[in-house]
Order: sequence, then structure tokens, then C-alpha cells
Amino acid sequence: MTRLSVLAHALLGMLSTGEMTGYELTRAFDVSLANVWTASHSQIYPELAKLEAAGFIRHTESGPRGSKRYEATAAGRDELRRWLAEPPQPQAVRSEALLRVFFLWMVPPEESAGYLRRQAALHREKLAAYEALAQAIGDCADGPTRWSRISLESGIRYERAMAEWAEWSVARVAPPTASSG
Amino acid sequence: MTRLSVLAHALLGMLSTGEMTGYELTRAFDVSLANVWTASHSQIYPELAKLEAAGFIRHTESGPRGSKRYEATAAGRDELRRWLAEPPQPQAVRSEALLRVFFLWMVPPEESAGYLRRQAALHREKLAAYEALAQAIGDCADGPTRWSRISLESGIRYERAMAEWAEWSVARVAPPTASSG
DNA sequence: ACTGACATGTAACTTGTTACATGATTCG
DNA sequence: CGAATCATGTAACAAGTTACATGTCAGT
Repeated sequence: MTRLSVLAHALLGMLSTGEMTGYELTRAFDVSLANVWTASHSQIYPELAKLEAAGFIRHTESGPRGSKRYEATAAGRDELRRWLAEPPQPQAVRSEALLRVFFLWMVPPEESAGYLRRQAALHREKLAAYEALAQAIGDCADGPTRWSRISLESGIRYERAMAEWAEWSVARVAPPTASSG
Repeated sequence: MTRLSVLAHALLGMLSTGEMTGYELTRAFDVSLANVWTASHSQIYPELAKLEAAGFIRHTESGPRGSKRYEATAAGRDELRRWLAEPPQPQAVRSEALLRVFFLWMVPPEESAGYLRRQAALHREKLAAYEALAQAIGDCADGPTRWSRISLESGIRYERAMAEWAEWSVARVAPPTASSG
């Protein structure tokens, strides 16, 4: 194994938090990790096999329906810490939504304003969901939960900034007329 | 051709703005589009060939060094407009930087604070660059430029929100002591 | 018996990265 | 004539998506 993928480190991180099955990991990517990284089961199972072969995780018991519980080994946790200490390199941006904005001059103003309004609505929706979640988990200051709260805060600020941007853009494209104000 | 990729639409969009060679498109992804979408020449040249075969672009003259200038056909511009009108679907999130934050409980507080400070610095740097660029292009209200200014604004607000988030996180992890304040 | 959630895997395909490979033109 | 930039391509690989495929267990 030349070098571990980001997904591999995500799995390693989850399995350092506690024992989990592939199925539970799959659900985690749909729920707690959804704000941060996504992966499907078809990617997860082969990656778990690779990580086990490389000695970074091991599977302990076998559960009821042929399920396997995995946990990180000492080598796995070391690799995770090494990865966490790597210098951050600026990441390539790829936003389909923003790319569309770049080419909105192609369509009439009503249509581009509509696009931006839909974007604003989507961001407002996500913002509300994140804020409700933050309210629900409260001001936790302990272990892993603390850090998931900090990640969530990033999502909150991101969605708020993007909602405000979309609303600002609408105003710039279709300024409120005297009659409408 | 089953369905066009996002990259294909990016190329179609650029070639609706004006004639360009593959080389010029490659540079555009490094400069004006860098905030929005990235692609390397090894992806661009084959994609141009596919778009031409599908009749969405055509190449006009051949330049000095075997260069080919492409432009969008009417069918290409129609396809671009169709794509712009597609209902936006929420996109999968994948942020390696944020994933690391999720697992920062693994390392000592000094190290996690250091990580967040580096993140803050990177975002502040990008923010400054974007703001300088915004200052340089000014308050343009015409055609494509107007929309690139709007895209840039998204980058500015994003970097600012993320810088502020990182700084907030540092304070949460390593609160200023009475002696340091 | 049937439905739904649990549970794991593989195959085919698309997208994106890194490295390889070549040649033309311009400037100093 | 040498280096930088212009200019276009291919090949091998890594990462991610969608669809296919199978079987278990709990509840009704």
C-alpha cells in the first residue's frame, strides 16, 4: 500500500473512536459525518479489507448476521496521528453550483434571480437543520463530541455565509424597484 | 454520449463566452475559474474532442503551433442553458480539512490549536488575495464580468467565514488565560 | 409468508491525478 | 543555441458512483 486515501483515514478515525461494523460506518457517513465527508458502502467494505491487510485495523468478534466489528490497532492510531500532523495544503475547489453562477449571464435576469433564490433557500434550510442539531447537542466540552460540535459550527457558518451571499446576489441582479419597496 | 460531465459544461460555458484554445482553457482553470472549478490539461483535451464529436463545439482556424481555436455551436449553447435550468440538488460534502478537525481529539491541545491556527492563516491569506482582486476589478455591472464578480464575492464570504470559524475554534480549544490576557 | 432493516460484498463505469511524451516558437 | 513558454496529446492509476447480487433476522 503506497499511501492511504482520505477515506482510509476517515475509517481509521472512526475506528479509533470505538469498535464499529462496516454497516455502522456506512450509516455514520450518512449522519454524523455527512457534513464533513461522504462515502458509500461499496467504497467502505473494500477499503476496510485493505486497512486490515495493512495491519491498521483488526476485526474482533463476528456478530449475528455475518457482521464484523472492526477496531483500530496501535499502528492505525499512529498513522492517524501522523496524518493529523501533516501540513495542510490548499485544496482544489470544485463547486458545480458556483460554476453555474459563472455562466448565468447566458440566461435572462428572471431566470438567474430564480436560480440564486433557490440557492439561498437551500442554504437557509441546511442552516436551520444544523442550528437545530447544535441546539440539541448543547455546549459539550468533552472528548470527540466537542470536536464534532466544532465541525458542526463550521457547517453553520458556511451555510449562513452562502445564504447571505445568495441573497446579496439576488439584490445585485434584480434590485428592488421603487414600486416594490 | 450518455450525459455531459460538469467539466464538459464548464468548457461549453467558456467557449460560449468566446473562442479559445485548449491551452487557454487550461490557463483559465488556473486563474479566473480557480475559485470555482479546477481541471488539468490532460482532462481538458480529451473532453474537447468528445464535445466536438457530439457537435457541441467546433474548431475554427488552426493557429501558429498546431493550436486549435474552439467555439460553442448553437447546440452547445442550448445544452448549456438546459444545464443552467436544471433544479439544483444538494451536493456531497468532502472536506479533508474538516475531517481532520473531526479527529483532533486524538492529539494534544497544543497540536490541535496549532492546526486550527494554520487553517485560519490559510483562509486569511486567500481572503486577502480575493479582496485585492475584487478591488482591482471594481464594480462592474456588464455581462460575464458581472457574474465573475458575484462568484468572487462567494469566495470572499467563504474565506472570511472559515477564517472566523477557525479563530473561534482556537479560542474554544485554548481559552486565553488570565495571565495571557 | 412477507416486508423491512441489517449486513456484506463485486462489477462496470466515470472522473480526476500524475507522469510520460513530443514538438513549435520566441526571447535573450 | 539554450531556456521558457506555447501547445497538444496519451497512459497508468486512484477515487468515487451506480447497479448488481446475496443472504440474515425481527416483527407483523
